Amino acid sequence: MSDTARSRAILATASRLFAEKGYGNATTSEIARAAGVAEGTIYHHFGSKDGIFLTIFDETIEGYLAGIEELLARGATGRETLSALTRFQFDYVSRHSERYLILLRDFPADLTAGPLAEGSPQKKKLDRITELFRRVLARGKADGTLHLPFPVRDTAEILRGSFYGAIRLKMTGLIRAPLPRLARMLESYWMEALAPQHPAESPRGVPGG
Amino acid sequence: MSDTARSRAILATASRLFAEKGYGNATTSEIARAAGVAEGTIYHHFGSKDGIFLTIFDETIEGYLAGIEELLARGATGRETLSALTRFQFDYVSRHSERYLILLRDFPADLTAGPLAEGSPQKKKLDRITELFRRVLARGKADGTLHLPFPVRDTAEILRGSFYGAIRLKMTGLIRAPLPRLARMLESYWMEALAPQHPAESPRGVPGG
Amino acid sequence: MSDTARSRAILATASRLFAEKGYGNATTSEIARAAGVAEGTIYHHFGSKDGIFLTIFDETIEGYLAGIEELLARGATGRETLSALTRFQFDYVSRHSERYLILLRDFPADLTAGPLAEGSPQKKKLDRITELFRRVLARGKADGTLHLPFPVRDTAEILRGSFYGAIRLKMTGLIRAPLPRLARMLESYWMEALAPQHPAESPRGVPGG
Amino acid sequence: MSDTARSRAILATASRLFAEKGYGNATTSEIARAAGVAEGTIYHHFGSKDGIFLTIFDETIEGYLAGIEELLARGATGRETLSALTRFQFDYVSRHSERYLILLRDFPADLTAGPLAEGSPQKKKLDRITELFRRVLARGKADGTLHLPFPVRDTAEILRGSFYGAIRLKMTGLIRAPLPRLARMLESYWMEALAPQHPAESPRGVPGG
DNA sequence: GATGAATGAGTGTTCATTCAT
DNA sequence: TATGAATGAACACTCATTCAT
Repeated sequence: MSDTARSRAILATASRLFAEKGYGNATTSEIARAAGVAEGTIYHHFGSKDGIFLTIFDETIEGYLAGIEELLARGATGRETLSALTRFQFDYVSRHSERYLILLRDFPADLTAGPLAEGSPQKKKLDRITELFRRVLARGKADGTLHLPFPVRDTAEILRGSFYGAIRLKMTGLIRAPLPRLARMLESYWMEALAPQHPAESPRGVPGG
Repeated sequence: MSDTARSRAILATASRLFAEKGYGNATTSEIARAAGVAEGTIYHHFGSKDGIFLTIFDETIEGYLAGIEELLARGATGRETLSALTRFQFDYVSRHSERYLILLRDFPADLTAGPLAEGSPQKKKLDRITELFRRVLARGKADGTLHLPFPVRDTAEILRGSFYGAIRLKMTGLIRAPLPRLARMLESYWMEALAPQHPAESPRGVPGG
Repeated sequence: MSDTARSRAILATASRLFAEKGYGNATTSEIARAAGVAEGTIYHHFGSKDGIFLTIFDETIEGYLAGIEELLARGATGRETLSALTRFQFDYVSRHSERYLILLRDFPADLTAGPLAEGSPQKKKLDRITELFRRVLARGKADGTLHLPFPVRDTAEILRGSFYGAIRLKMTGLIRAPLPRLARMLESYWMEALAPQHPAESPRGVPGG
Repeated sequence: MSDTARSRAILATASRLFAEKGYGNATTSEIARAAGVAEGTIYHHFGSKDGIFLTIFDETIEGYLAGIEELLARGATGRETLSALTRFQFDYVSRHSERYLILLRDFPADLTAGPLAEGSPQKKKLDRITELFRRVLARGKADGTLHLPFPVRDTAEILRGSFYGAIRLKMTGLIRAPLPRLARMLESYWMEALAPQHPAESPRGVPGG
């Protein structure tokens, strides 16, 4: 429905302006001018300013979800998949940093409606992220390549939170280390944190708890 | 300077309204009415709407920084301090959830000025957080209670990011697990991730605690 | 660009209100209401309240400059052109007294921006007035119909100042004599002041008139 | 009544700020701060912001009127007095340029009340200026040193207008020639314009110069 | 579909003035 | 006298949205 050249131009321009100055500071008239369309055209294609944002949101999230699903489909061990997930996460952010920045920085603070309301399509997509993370961990638990002393779902939530937080702080300038290094470190620390114990070597060792 | 009864009332009311509806959706006239003062009084005390926000920001961050500094001053081992840091972090958030929510959700997306600009007082305070995290880890590295395969500063950044991300996702409703459980899990996983290596090979090693 | 019926209505209404109560005391909402448009429409067409003023300024000055240029184009002697200039000046003021009043009384005291800044379009137009006055005098000097004991440019400046001052005092109620009489007197006195010298030597010379 | 050290400080500070940024753009709180007094003190001494302006107005005008009266009291010829008047006018402006600027630029455009209303003390003082100009010219007419082909009062009005206009244009940057030159030129041209006729009877008479 | 002029409710902010102390 | 915290009525300006063409 929004796949004409015009709507692509609007999305591209809006992404750039949202990233540059923030969703709240970019005006629809500005977007229209920069995209070379009339202001009304935006409303024909997206219905509202939030509509543009949500379209960007959907496209960005969908590519992200699809990427993770593909990882899972490869059928590697849980540990390998977690490793791949980490690398994919940071790779995806790097490749779509403009759009990712918008989502991370301006959502949901600036949105008029409540796209985070229980049952909204956006909320469902965001919940699907946790679900996919959970599946990665569940596989590791099942095949013994990951050790989870806590419920899988809960662990998936903080795993996701640790990626999310590092990236958001990075994108708002509060973290110095470059993204690839963050990726490597997070991968390494999570591998360590979820490493299968050395039952053979120290059968009694029961850290955490 | 802003410690009259009136300015306290403005801060309390603004905190509540910002938390309820978001910084951008709370109006100064609304805050004034709810606080029982004239709108001009807000400007007499805080200069601008952003001024209110930044005052809340400063007070919240200062209590937070002071708490961490106190932890460090206790002189426990790095590992113990990291453990205490985790517990303090989530405890502080719980005790100041309203104000913490404002900071986490609405900053910096909604601010008109640039309080994250290099050199701004706000940026300095936020950078101080990472610095304190770094000191906790550095102590653990020095006393051998923590194993850091990566630079201390970089590790401090992702440690901070993991706390921040979990809490922000929790506060925006994307994480189900209750805060205390998040605290316990993060503590446990970080302890594991930074545990001194191969306790089996050095039988006296007694991780956790 | 601003030549729709709506923008003409805004200009006409604003001119009236500015003249009646002064630029600073006329509000944009009042202008909009009186012009029968929405307040936003003013900003659509003129960008700001100052923008209305500057449009009025430009239109008024342009007609004025064009009138003088036309006088010069007639190719009469300098003396005749000066005489015609005087009459044109007061005639123009009479015919556009409302707008002229606004310019004379409220400019530049009330303007927030600096339209008198060197290099601004307004400053250029105002400087062009002196330049045209200078050309009138220069012609008289060249053809011997005017005697100028001082530099032409400087004389043009006080010639202009004398018109300007008389009209401004008149419009602020500090001068009683009606405009036409001021015109006649200024013409006569300037003719006398710039009369070619030594009428005694050429007994037929009858300056003034 | 307003002759304490504090009220002098307020007047001096206000004069400076009014001259710098215009009456309308200088705030009472700013004046109070710069003068080192509380804002309320301004209202004790001057009753209102306009009150400050009017006090400056009165003091400036009074010195001006007194100067002209003194000129008249010297008992010189009308011609000599006119000459002295011109010199005094520009001299006074130079010596009080800050306060004169305020009056010339910001009055009456920015005043809330109507100090130009018929019967107001300000209007009376301003009318007195014309009256004194009239007396100078009347003396010249009586003693034969000035030739006035038009009513004395009317001539006084445009004489005053020519001074006023030149000075206002100068002070708003629309005239380049320095004040002293303007003084010399205006004196010379008016002398010429009002020169007694009969060039045939006194062939050597070369007024002006 | 595409346009862009028009809308108008809403916003943060200003500032001369007041008055209890 | 002097203070300065408090006031609150205005104000210029914004901008997502609509709709007649």
